[in-house]
Amino acid sequence: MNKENVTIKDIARELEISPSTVSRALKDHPDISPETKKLVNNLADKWNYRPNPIALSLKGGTSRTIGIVVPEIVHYFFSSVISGIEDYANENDYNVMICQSNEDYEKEVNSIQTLVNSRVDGILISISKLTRNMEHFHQLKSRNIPLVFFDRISSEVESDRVVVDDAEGAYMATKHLILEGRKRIVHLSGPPNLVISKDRIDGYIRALNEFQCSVAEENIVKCDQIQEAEWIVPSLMKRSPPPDAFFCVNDFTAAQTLNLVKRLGFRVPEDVAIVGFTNGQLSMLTDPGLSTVDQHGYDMGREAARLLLERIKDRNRPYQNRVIKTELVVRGSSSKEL
Amino acid sequence: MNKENVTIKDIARELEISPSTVSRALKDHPDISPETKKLVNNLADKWNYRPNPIALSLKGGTSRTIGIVVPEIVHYFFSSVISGIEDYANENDYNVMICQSNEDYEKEVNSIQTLVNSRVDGILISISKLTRNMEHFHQLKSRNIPLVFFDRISSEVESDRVVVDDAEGAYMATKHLILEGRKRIVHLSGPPNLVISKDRIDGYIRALNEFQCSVAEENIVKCDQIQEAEWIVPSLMKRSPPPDAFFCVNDFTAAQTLNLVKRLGFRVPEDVAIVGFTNGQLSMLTDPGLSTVDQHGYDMGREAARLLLERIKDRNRPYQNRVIKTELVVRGSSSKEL
DNA sequence: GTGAAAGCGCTAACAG
DNA sequence: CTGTTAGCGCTTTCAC
Repeated sequence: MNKENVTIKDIARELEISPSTVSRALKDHPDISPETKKLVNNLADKWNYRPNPIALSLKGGTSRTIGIVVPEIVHYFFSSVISGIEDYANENDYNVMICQSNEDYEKEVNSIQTLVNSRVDGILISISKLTRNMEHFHQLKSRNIPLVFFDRISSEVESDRVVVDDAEGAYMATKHLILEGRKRIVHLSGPPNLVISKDRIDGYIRALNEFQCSVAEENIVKCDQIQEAEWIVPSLMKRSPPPDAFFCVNDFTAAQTLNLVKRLGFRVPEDVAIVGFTNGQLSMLTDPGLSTVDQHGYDMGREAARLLLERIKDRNRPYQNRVIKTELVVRGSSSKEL
Repeated sequence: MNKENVTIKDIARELEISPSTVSRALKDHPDISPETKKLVNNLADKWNYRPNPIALSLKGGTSRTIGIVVPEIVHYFFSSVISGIEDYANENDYNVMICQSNEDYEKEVNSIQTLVNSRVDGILISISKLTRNMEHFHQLKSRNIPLVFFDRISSEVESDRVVVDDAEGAYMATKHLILEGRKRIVHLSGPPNLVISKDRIDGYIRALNEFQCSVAEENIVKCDQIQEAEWIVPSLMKRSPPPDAFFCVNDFTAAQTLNLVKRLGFRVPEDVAIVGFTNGQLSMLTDPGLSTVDQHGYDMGREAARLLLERIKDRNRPYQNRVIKTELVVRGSSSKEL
C-alpha cells in the first residue's frame, strides 16, 4: 500500500503506456484522452503518487524554496516574521529555509552562501547589527538572485523592502508621552548604523519639535540590551531632575528599564513612564503592563514573502517599498488610567 | 567574474576534457593525474564552482535536508530548540526546513506531508497539544523515513526521542517550594494527553510524598495559558486558606499568575511563591524575577539533530532515548533572599 | 589516466 | 491521441 516512492515510470509500466503520456495525463493536458486520464489519475491516487520536487527543480531550474536570514530566531519579533513568511510561502507551494546570523557579519555572509548553494529561488533578509559591508548583497544582485530586505534594511542596496513605519511609531510613542505630561523623555536607541534606529530617533525628535519641547543630545542614549540598561538606566536616574519618561528601542530594554527604575524607588507610571517597541508576549506580563509600539511582525513576514514571490515571477518590475503601519498599545507603564 | 552557475560541463568544455574527468578530479579520485587535478581545481576555484545540490539529490536519492515540525515558532522554548537543530545541522552540511502545526492536528499532518513531499531525509517533531491519532507517524515509519521526537513525544510510536527530565525538574521545583516552607502548593498543569504534562505531575507528586505532604486532587489544575489563568487563579485564591505556592507548567502561565496574585493583594514571595518552567527571556523581566526550571532548549535541539543524523546514517541501530538535564533557577518569585 | 554512456524523475519538442 | 528522445547536473560503471 505504501510504496516507497512512486514515480511516473512505475505508473507507466503498470498501465503499459509511456511516461510522457502519464506526465501529460497528470497535468490534464488537452491532448490526452479522457479514458487514459482517468486510468492514470486513479492509479496515481491509489498509489499515492507525488511528483518528485527534486526532479522538478533540476528540470525547471527552480527549487520552490526561499531562504530567510534573521539575526536570531529566538526574538519574538523575528519569529513572528518567520511565521508570516512561512504561512504565505506554504500557501503558494514554496518551502522555507532558515539561517541565523547571530548578529554576526561573517555568519551572515555564510548564511547567504549556504542559501545560494542550496539554490533557493530568492532570499529574505534582515541584516545583523554588525553588518557594514554590503558586498554580499551586491553579489546576489549580480547573480540575479531575488532579494528582499525586511525590517533591518540596507539603504545602500537597491531592492524590494518591507519596513515598519518606525518613524511614525516612535512619533506616536513620544507624542503619547508628551501628552501624558512628560517633560524629560529619554530615548534609549539602537545601533546607529541601522536605518530603523535612525528612523526611530527621527520620529522621537519630530514629536518633540512639534510640541516645542527641546531636543537634548544627552537624552538620546544608545542602549538596546538588557545588560547595557543595567548600568545606563541607574546612571541616567541620578540626574537632577531625573528623566520622567523612557522611550525604548525594544520591549526587552523597556521591561528591564521598568524594573530598574522601580528598584531605585521610582513609581511607574507616576514618576517615570515607559514605552517599548515590538509588542511581544512579554509586554502583557510586566508589572505594570508595558506600553509599546506594535510592529505587526506576522504581517510584515507575509508582505515580505509576497514581494519576493512576485519578484521571482517578474525580475524586471520596479522595486517596491512597503511600509507596515505601527500601532501604539497603551498599557499601565505610561498611563495612570490603566 | 560571477558566472550565473558554473557546472562541471562548463569546466570540462573550457579544459577540453570530459565531464567525468572533472567530476573525478574534483573528488580527488586516485585515477586522475596530479596535473589534471590541479588544472580542474584551479579553474573551479576561479569560477567559484559549487556542486548543484539538486542534481546530487536526484542522483543520490538524499536531499541533505531535514524537516522540523513545531507547534509554534514564536515560543521561546521552541525557537531555542530550532536554533540548536539549525546549528548542528549546518555544521554537518544539512539544511533545515521548518513547519508549524499551530497546535492543530490537521496542520501537523499537513506539515509532515509537505516535508515528505519535499523529500527531506528525516523529520524532527514535537507534537501538538491536540494530537491524539498517531497514524501519520506510523506512515512515516512504514515509508522508512527517519523520525525523532523531541520534548512532546508520542509514547505510542517507537522511535528516537529527546526529552528533558520533566519529572526531575518538577520534583526539584516542588521540593524547593516545600523547603521554602510552603504547605499548599498548587500545580497548574498542561494538557493531560501530553507525556510532559504527566511527567511534571509525577515529579510534583513525588516531591510531596517524599516530604510527607498530602497530595490533593484539587491542587492539580489544568491551566497552561494566560487566558485560562485569568479566571482560574483568582478562583483558586478564594480558597481558605488560599494556596501559598504555584508550580506552573510554563513561564507564561507563571508570570501571569504572579501578576494576578499581586493584583489580588498578595505579596510575592512572602504570601505566595511561584515557580515556572522554561527559563525564557521573560523570566528575568518579571517583578520579582521568576524562579523557573531551565529546559536547555538549545542543547535539546542539538541532541535531537544528532540523533536524527545518526539514524539517517544507520537505520538499523536500536532506538535511543536521550534525557536532557533540567536545572532549577531560583529568583525572587520563590525565595525571600533574592 | 581518461572518456562514453546510462540513469536519478520529470518535461517538452518533435514525430507519428 | 500517444510515443520517442533529449536534457536538467552529476556520478559511476564499463571500456579503452
